[in-house]
Amino acid sequence: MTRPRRAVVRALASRAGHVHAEEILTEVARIDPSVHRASVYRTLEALCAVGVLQHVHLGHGATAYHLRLDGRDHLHVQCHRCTTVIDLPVELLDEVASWLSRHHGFTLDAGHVALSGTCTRCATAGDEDR
Amino acid sequence: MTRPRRAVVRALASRAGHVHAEEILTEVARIDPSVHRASVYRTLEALCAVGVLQHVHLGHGATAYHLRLDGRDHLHVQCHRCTTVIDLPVELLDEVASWLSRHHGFTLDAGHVALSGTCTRCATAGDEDR
DNA sequence: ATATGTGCAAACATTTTGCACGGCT
DNA sequence: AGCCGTGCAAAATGTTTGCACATAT
Repeated sequence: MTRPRRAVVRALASRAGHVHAEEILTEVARIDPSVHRASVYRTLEALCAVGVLQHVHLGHGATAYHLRLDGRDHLHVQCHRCTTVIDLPVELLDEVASWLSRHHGFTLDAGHVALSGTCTRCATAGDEDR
Repeated sequence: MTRPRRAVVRALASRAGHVHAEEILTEVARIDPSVHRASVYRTLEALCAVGVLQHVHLGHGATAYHLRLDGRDHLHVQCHRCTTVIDLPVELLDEVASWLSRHHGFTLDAGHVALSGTCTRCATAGDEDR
Protein backbone atom coordinates (compact mmCIF):
# COMPACT_ATOMS: atom_id res chain seq x y z
CA MET A 1 0.00 0.00 0.00
CA THR A 2 1.75 3.08 -1.25
CA ARG A 3 1.20 6.73 -0.51
CA PRO A 4 -0.93 7.60 -3.57
CA ARG A 5 -3.07 4.51 -3.15
CA ARG A 6 -3.76 5.28 0.45
CA ALA A 7 -4.82 8.78 -0.50
CA VAL A 8 -7.15 7.53 -3.23
CA VAL A 9 -8.82 5.02 -0.96
CA ARG A 10 -9.31 7.65 1.71
CA ALA A 11 -10.78 10.00 -0.86
CA LEU A 12 -13.19 7.31 -2.01
CA ALA A 13 -14.20 6.56 1.54
CA SER A 14 -14.78 10.22 2.31
CA ARG A 15 -18.04 10.18 0.42
CA ALA A 16 -20.71 7.55 0.51
CA GLY A 17 -21.79 6.04 -2.77
CA HIS A 18 -20.62 7.37 -6.09
CA VAL A 19 -17.82 9.89 -6.44
CA HIS A 20 -17.01 11.93 -9.51
CA ALA A 21 -13.51 11.49 -10.87
CA GLU A 22 -13.10 15.21 -10.48
CA GLU A 23 -14.04 15.03 -6.78
CA ILE A 24 -11.54 12.27 -6.22
CA LEU A 25 -8.83 14.33 -7.86
CA THR A 26 -9.65 17.30 -5.66
CA GLU A 27 -9.93 15.28 -2.48
CA VAL A 28 -6.68 13.45 -3.10
CA ALA A 29 -4.97 16.75 -3.74
CA ARG A 30 -6.26 17.95 -0.39
CA ILE A 31 -5.17 14.84 1.45
CA ASP A 32 -1.77 14.65 -0.17
CA PRO A 33 -0.80 17.32 -2.70
CA SER A 34 2.27 15.40 -3.78
CA VAL A 35 0.14 12.74 -5.45
CA HIS A 36 -0.12 13.20 -9.17
CA ARG A 37 -3.32 13.01 -11.22
CA ALA A 38 -1.96 10.22 -13.33
CA SER A 39 -1.37 8.09 -10.27
CA VAL A 40 -4.93 8.65 -9.17
CA TYR A 41 -6.27 7.44 -12.49
CA ARG A 42 -3.93 4.48 -12.46
CA THR A 43 -4.99 3.58 -8.95
CA LEU A 44 -8.67 3.84 -9.81
CA GLU A 45 -8.13 1.59 -12.79
CA ALA A 46 -6.30 -0.91 -10.62
CA LEU A 47 -9.08 -0.93 -8.04
CA CYS A 48 -11.65 -1.53 -10.76
CA ALA A 49 -9.59 -4.38 -12.17
CA VAL A 50 -9.49 -5.98 -8.75
CA GLY A 51 -13.25 -5.53 -8.47
CA VAL A 52 -13.68 -3.46 -5.33
CA LEU A 53 -14.60 -0.45 -7.38
CA GLN A 54 -17.11 0.05 -10.13
CA HIS A 55 -16.83 2.89 -12.59
CA VAL A 56 -20.01 4.48 -13.84
CA HIS A 57 -20.52 6.66 -16.86
CA LEU A 58 -22.74 9.61 -16.13
CA GLY A 59 -24.41 10.94 -19.23
CA HIS A 60 -22.38 14.06 -19.72
CA GLY A 61 -19.03 12.43 -20.19
CA ALA A 62 -18.20 12.67 -16.52
CA THR A 63 -17.04 9.46 -14.94
CA ALA A 64 -17.88 8.43 -11.40
CA TYR A 65 -16.75 5.59 -9.20
CA HIS A 66 -18.60 3.51 -6.71
CA LEU A 67 -17.12 1.27 -4.04
CA ARG A 68 -18.58 -2.21 -4.05
CA LEU A 69 -17.12 -3.77 -0.99
CA ASP A 70 -19.93 -6.30 -0.88
CA GLY A 71 -19.26 -7.33 -4.47
CA ARG A 72 -22.71 -6.23 -5.58
CA ASP A 73 -23.54 -3.81 -8.35
CA HIS A 74 -25.65 -0.75 -7.92
CA LEU A 75 -27.80 1.06 -10.38
CA HIS A 76 -27.61 4.77 -10.97
CA VAL A 77 -30.04 7.31 -12.23
CA GLN A 78 -28.99 10.87 -12.81
CA CYS A 79 -30.95 14.07 -13.16
CA HIS A 80 -29.58 15.76 -16.24
CA ARG A 81 -30.52 19.14 -14.88
CA CYS A 82 -28.98 19.19 -11.41
CA THR A 83 -26.67 16.20 -12.00
CA THR A 84 -27.79 14.55 -8.75
CA VAL A 85 -27.42 10.79 -8.78
CA ILE A 86 -29.80 8.35 -7.11
CA ASP A 87 -28.62 4.85 -6.27
CA LEU A 88 -30.97 1.97 -6.87
CA PRO A 89 -31.00 -1.80 -6.53
CA VAL A 90 -29.90 -3.72 -9.64
CA GLU A 91 -33.04 -5.82 -9.50
CA LEU A 92 -34.92 -2.93 -11.02
CA LEU A 93 -33.55 -3.87 -14.41
CA ASP A 94 -33.74 -7.62 -14.02
CA GLU A 95 -36.71 -7.95 -16.31
CA VAL A 96 -35.14 -5.78 -18.95
CA ALA A 97 -31.96 -7.77 -18.61
CA SER A 98 -33.68 -11.07 -19.19
CA TRP A 99 -35.65 -9.64 -22.10
CA LEU A 100 -32.43 -8.49 -23.73
CA SER A 101 -30.87 -11.84 -23.07
CA ARG A 102 -33.81 -13.71 -24.58
CA HIS A 103 -34.31 -11.52 -27.61
CA HIS A 104 -30.80 -10.40 -28.43
CA GLY A 105 -28.48 -12.69 -26.51
CA PHE A 106 -27.31 -9.50 -24.87
CA THR A 107 -25.89 -9.53 -21.35
CA LEU A 108 -26.84 -6.32 -19.59
CA ASP A 109 -24.35 -4.58 -17.35
CA ALA A 110 -26.89 -2.48 -15.54
CA GLY A 111 -24.56 -0.54 -13.28
CA HIS A 112 -22.11 0.60 -15.92
CA VAL A 113 -24.02 3.64 -17.08
CA ALA A 114 -26.43 5.87 -15.24
CA LEU A 115 -29.94 6.23 -16.57
CA SER A 116 -30.95 9.79 -17.25
CA GLY A 117 -34.00 11.83 -16.42
CA THR A 118 -35.36 14.66 -14.33
CA CYS A 119 -35.76 14.63 -10.57
CA THR A 120 -38.83 15.99 -8.78
CA ARG A 121 -37.20 19.16 -7.64
CA CYS A 122 -36.02 20.09 -11.12
CA ALA A 123 -39.29 19.11 -12.75
CA THR A 124 -41.12 21.35 -10.30
CA ALA A 125 -38.64 24.19 -10.31
CA GLY A 126 -38.94 26.65 -13.13
CA ASP A 127 -35.96 28.18 -14.83
CA GLU A 128 -35.07 30.34 -11.86
CA ASP A 129 -32.21 28.40 -10.35
CA ARG A 130 -30.48 27.06 -13.38
CA MET B 1 -30.97 26.28 -44.98
CA THR B 2 -27.30 27.06 -45.22
CA ARG B 3 -24.40 25.15 -46.66
CA PRO B 4 -23.12 23.58 -43.41
CA ARG B 5 -26.60 22.63 -42.32
CA ARG B 6 -27.32 20.93 -45.59
CA ALA B 7 -24.10 18.97 -45.26
CA VAL B 8 -24.89 17.92 -41.69
CA VAL B 9 -28.38 16.75 -42.60
CA ARG B 10 -27.04 14.78 -45.53
CA ALA B 11 -24.42 13.21 -43.29
CA LEU B 12 -27.09 12.23 -40.78
CA ALA B 13 -29.25 10.76 -43.50
CA SER B 14 -26.35 8.76 -44.90
CA ARG B 15 -26.61 6.27 -42.07
CA ALA B 16 -29.70 4.76 -40.62
CA GLY B 17 -30.22 5.05 -36.90
CA HIS B 18 -27.57 6.41 -34.62
CA VAL B 19 -24.45 8.15 -35.84
CA HIS B 20 -21.36 8.90 -33.79
CA ALA B 21 -20.39 12.54 -33.62
CA GLU B 22 -17.05 11.54 -35.04
CA GLU B 23 -18.69 9.86 -38.05
CA ILE B 24 -20.73 12.96 -38.70
CA LEU B 25 -17.61 15.07 -38.61
CA THR B 26 -15.89 12.78 -41.09
CA GLU B 27 -18.87 12.50 -43.39
CA VAL B 28 -19.48 16.24 -43.43
CA ALA B 29 -15.82 16.77 -44.24
CA ARG B 30 -16.22 14.41 -47.19
CA ILE B 31 -19.39 16.08 -48.45
CA ASP B 32 -18.13 19.61 -48.04
CA PRO B 33 -14.61 20.15 -46.71
CA SER B 34 -15.19 23.86 -46.27
CA VAL B 35 -17.55 23.21 -43.39
CA HIS B 36 -15.92 23.64 -40.03
CA ARG B 37 -16.19 21.28 -37.06
CA ALA B 38 -17.64 24.00 -34.87
CA SER B 39 -20.47 24.57 -37.32
CA VAL B 40 -21.27 20.89 -37.30
CA TYR B 41 -21.57 20.86 -33.53
CA ARG B 42 -23.63 24.00 -33.57
CA THR B 43 -25.92 22.57 -36.20
CA LEU B 44 -26.35 19.34 -34.27
CA GLU B 45 -27.23 21.31 -31.18
CA ALA B 46 -29.75 23.36 -33.13
CA LEU B 47 -31.38 20.26 -34.56
CA CYS B 48 -31.66 18.77 -31.10
CA ALA B 49 -33.22 21.96 -29.78
CA VAL B 50 -35.80 21.82 -32.53
CA GLY B 51 -36.48 18.21 -31.68
CA VAL B 52 -35.80 16.36 -34.92
CA LEU B 53 -32.62 14.94 -33.50
CA GLN B 54 -31.89 13.14 -30.27
CA HIS B 55 -28.42 12.98 -28.81
CA VAL B 56 -27.39 9.86 -27.02
CA HIS B 57 -24.52 9.34 -24.64
CA LEU B 58 -22.70 6.11 -25.27
CA GLY B 59 -20.87 4.88 -22.22
CA HIS B 60 -17.35 5.72 -23.22
CA GLY B 61 -17.75 9.42 -23.53
CA ALA B 62 -18.58 9.26 -27.21
CA THR B 63 -21.73 11.05 -28.23
CA ALA B 64 -24.08 9.81 -30.91
CA TYR B 65 -27.10 11.29 -32.60
CA HIS B 66 -30.31 9.77 -33.75
CA LEU B 67 -32.87 11.27 -36.11
CA ARG B 68 -36.39 11.17 -34.76
CA LEU B 69 -38.45 12.31 -37.65
CA ASP B 70 -41.49 10.62 -36.21
CA GLY B 71 -41.04 12.44 -32.92
CA ARG B 72 -40.58 9.21 -31.02
CA ASP B 73 -37.67 8.27 -28.82
CA HIS B 74 -35.58 5.18 -29.25
CA LEU B 75 -33.69 3.18 -26.73
CA HIS B 76 -30.07 2.20 -27.15
CA VAL B 77 -28.00 -0.60 -25.81
CA GLN B 78 -24.31 -0.77 -26.49
CA CYS B 79 -21.81 -3.58 -26.28
CA HIS B 80 -18.89 -2.19 -24.35
CA ARG B 81 -16.53 -4.57 -26.08
CA CYS B 82 -17.25 -4.03 -29.77
CA THR B 83 -19.16 -0.76 -29.29
CA THR B 84 -22.03 -1.96 -31.48
CA VAL B 85 -25.32 -0.29 -30.67
CA ILE B 86 -28.73 -1.97 -30.81
CA ASP B 87 -31.87 0.13 -31.14
CA LEU B 88 -34.89 -0.84 -29.10
CA PRO B 89 -38.42 0.38 -28.50
CA VAL B 90 -38.81 2.79 -25.58
CA GLU B 91 -41.57 0.66 -24.13
CA LEU B 92 -38.94 -1.69 -22.81
CA LEU B 93 -38.30 0.70 -19.95
CA ASP B 94 -41.87 1.76 -19.36
CA GLU B 95 -42.18 -0.26 -16.17
CA VAL B 96 -38.91 1.04 -14.83
CA ALA B 97 -39.99 4.54 -15.73
CA SER B 98 -43.23 4.28 -13.83
CA TRP B 99 -41.48 2.69 -10.86
CA LEU B 100 -39.05 5.60 -10.74
CA SER B 101 -41.88 8.03 -11.06
CA ARG B 102 -43.84 6.40 -8.27
CA HIS B 103 -40.99 5.89 -5.83
CA HIS B 104 -38.76 8.86 -6.55
CA GLY B 105 -40.84 11.30 -8.54
CA PHE B 106 -38.22 10.85 -11.18
CA THR B 107 -39.05 11.30 -14.85
CA LEU B 108 -37.00 8.88 -16.90
CA ASP B 109 -35.54 9.97 -20.21
CA ALA B 110 -34.91 6.51 -21.49
CA GLY B 111 -33.30 7.38 -24.80
CA HIS B 112 -30.74 9.82 -23.48
CA VAL B 113 -28.11 7.30 -22.53
CA ALA B 114 -27.34 3.89 -23.93
CA LEU B 115 -27.49 0.92 -21.63
CA SER B 116 -24.31 -1.09 -21.53
CA GLY B 117 -23.54 -4.76 -21.75
CA THR B 118 -22.04 -7.49 -23.88
CA CYS B 119 -23.45 -8.76 -27.16
CA THR B 120 -23.63 -12.45 -28.07
CA ARG B 121 -20.70 -12.37 -30.42
CA CYS B 122 -18.41 -10.79 -27.86
CA ALA B 123 -19.60 -13.01 -25.03
CA THR B 124 -18.89 -16.07 -27.17
CA ALA B 125 -15.64 -14.84 -28.67
CA GLY B 126 -12.58 -15.30 -26.53
CA ASP B 127 -9.84 -12.76 -26.33
CA GLU B 128 -8.61 -13.43 -29.85
CA ASP B 129 -10.14 -10.53 -31.74
CA ARG B 130 -9.93 -7.76 -29.25
C1' DA C 1 -31.06 46.32 -41.94
C1' DT C 2 -30.98 43.06 -38.74
C1' DA C 3 -30.52 38.80 -36.91
C1' DT C 4 -28.29 34.55 -37.49
C1' DG C 5 -24.89 31.55 -39.04
C1' DT C 6 -20.03 30.87 -40.21
C1' DG C 7 -14.77 29.89 -40.28
C1' DC C 8 -10.97 30.15 -37.58
C1' DA C 9 -7.96 29.58 -33.91
C1' DA C 10 -7.55 28.92 -29.51
C1' DA C 11 -9.25 27.37 -25.17
C1' DC C 12 -11.13 23.76 -22.57
C1' DA C 13 -11.86 19.56 -19.89
C1' DT C 14 -10.64 15.10 -19.09
C1' DT C 15 -7.87 11.14 -19.47
C1' DT C 16 -3.78 8.68 -21.22
C1' DT C 17 1.09 7.91 -22.41
C1' DG C 18 6.31 7.69 -22.66
C1' DC C 19 9.93 8.18 -19.81
C1' DA C 20 13.31 8.11 -16.28
C1' DC C 21 13.57 7.67 -11.46
C1' DG C 22 12.47 5.62 -6.86
C1' DG C 23 11.88 2.21 -3.50
C1' DC C 24 11.04 -2.55 -2.05
C1' DT C 25 12.04 -7.57 -2.32
C1' DA D 1 19.07 -7.05 -9.99
C1' DG D 2 14.32 -6.68 -11.13
C1' DC D 3 9.76 -5.19 -10.75
C1' DC D 4 6.21 -2.23 -9.86
C1' DG D 5 4.52 2.18 -8.80
C1' DT D 6 5.48 7.06 -9.21
C1' DG D 7 5.92 12.15 -10.76
C1' DC D 8 6.26 14.80 -14.63
C1' DA D 9 5.31 16.74 -18.92
C1' DA D 10 3.29 16.20 -22.98
C1' DA D 11 -0.10 14.12 -26.09
C1' DA D 12 -4.56 12.65 -27.25
C1' DT D 13 -9.44 13.25 -27.45
C1' DG D 14 -13.67 15.55 -27.99
C1' DT D 15 -16.16 19.70 -27.57
C1' DT D 16 -16.83 24.70 -26.88
C1' DT D 17 -16.02 29.74 -27.26
C1' DG D 18 -14.69 34.64 -28.59
C1' DC D 19 -14.33 37.05 -32.47
C1' DA D 20 -14.72 39.30 -36.91
C1' DC D 21 -16.85 38.45 -41.23
C1' DA D 22 -20.55 36.59 -44.27
C1' DT D 23 -25.16 35.35 -45.29
C1' DA D 24 -30.09 34.90 -45.17
C1' DT D 25 -34.57 37.03 -44.76
